[in-house]
Amino acid sequence: MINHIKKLLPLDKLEEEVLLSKITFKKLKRRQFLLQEGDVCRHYNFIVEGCMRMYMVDEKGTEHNLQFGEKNWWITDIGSFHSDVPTQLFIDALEPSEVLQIKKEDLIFIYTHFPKIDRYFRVLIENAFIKMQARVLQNISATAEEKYLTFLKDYPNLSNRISQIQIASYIGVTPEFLSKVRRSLMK
Amino acid sequence: MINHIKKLLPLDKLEEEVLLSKITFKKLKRRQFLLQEGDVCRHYNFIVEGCMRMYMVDEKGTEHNLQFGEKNWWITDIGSFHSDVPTQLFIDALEPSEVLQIKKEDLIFIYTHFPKIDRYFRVLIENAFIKMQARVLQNISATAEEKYLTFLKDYPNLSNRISQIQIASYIGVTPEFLSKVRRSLMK
DNA sequence: AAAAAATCTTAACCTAGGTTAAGATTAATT
DNA sequence: AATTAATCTTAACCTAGGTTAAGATTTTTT
Repeated sequence: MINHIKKLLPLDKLEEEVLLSKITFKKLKRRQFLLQEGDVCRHYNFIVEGCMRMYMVDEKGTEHNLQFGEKNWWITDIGSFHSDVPTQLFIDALEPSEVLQIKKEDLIFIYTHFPKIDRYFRVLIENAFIKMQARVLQNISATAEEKYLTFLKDYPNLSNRISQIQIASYIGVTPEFLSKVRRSLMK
Repeated sequence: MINHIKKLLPLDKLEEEVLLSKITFKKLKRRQFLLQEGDVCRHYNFIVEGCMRMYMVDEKGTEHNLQFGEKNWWITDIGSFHSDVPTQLFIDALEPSEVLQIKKEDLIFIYTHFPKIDRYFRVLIENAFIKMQARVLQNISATAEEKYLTFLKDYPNLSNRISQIQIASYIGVTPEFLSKVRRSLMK
């Protein structure tokens, strides 16, 4: 994580030490939950190994993937985290995974004492926002085929690791229809 | 704008003065553009009067509304603004409008010298991100009727002021189909 | 106040994508 | 290695939402 942050901005020894001291490590088996509906999201989670997803389950029991995450990605329900409100989301591991966690009070401590790290997290959110915005545009304007091709382009690593069921759920179609789309792309 | 910011956090005289000194005022007629495809978005825009929208135009010429804004809302293509990259978006006025603008270098100056205002803009983005996330979830999981009802609930003021064409474009259906939805809701 | 432009509705017909279900393939678990 | 469970595909049929076009209504502009 430290190395990842250092790519965006160099940290001095003190900043590095403080960050390290506030981090806890967690190992997750395949399918194990990091967050479940009704929980309050208490941590920012940084994935160091594996692959995870964040999703919602509707009244019919269908899962809808909001986000994936792999090595060097953050995965957190920011809404629940900041408002201390129970989440409607789940986060679980698609593969055996390892995450680093920072608690809210520690994060706020770091924000107030280390402006450089504060800036790092701001840029993080700005980028996440820009991506979400692009995704909304796709959602309201593109066909399933276009959405699928965009997914392959944006997440080439992920698309080999995760099942089509997960991809279908992310772009908002059924796995059966995604299968049709893929066939028509092949010929 | 100052009053709006003050609701979220009290400003002292100096902060208020600096903000005021960096702001420029702009009046827009109905349908006038604040940003067009190909421009680099150079300002954060705060709406003091009127109603605006930000949208994309696809190859077929169809408009897709990404965001509306009314009094006390910010409307800006953050992606283009931060990367100095030409935008693919348009911002124009749905009603005669008035906006306050802050240039990028001034915003950065304020960020670095006034942590309180810096925090205000961070919260702004965090909230915008959370809303976008909720919208993606709706997009991939809900029917047109559900999306329409959510829009009415989330933006009760806007839904009386703007045309159904605009609402349809925001939720990602044709105006004709939105008309069907409304009829079936009325009975 | 009149003319022009934009909006809203309706209806007939079309299509992208959903549903159900079954079989084939692959991956996970014992 | 065998069993179980999950994934992927296919196909027949269904439905939410799109398309085209025309008329009625409302809003803007002159």
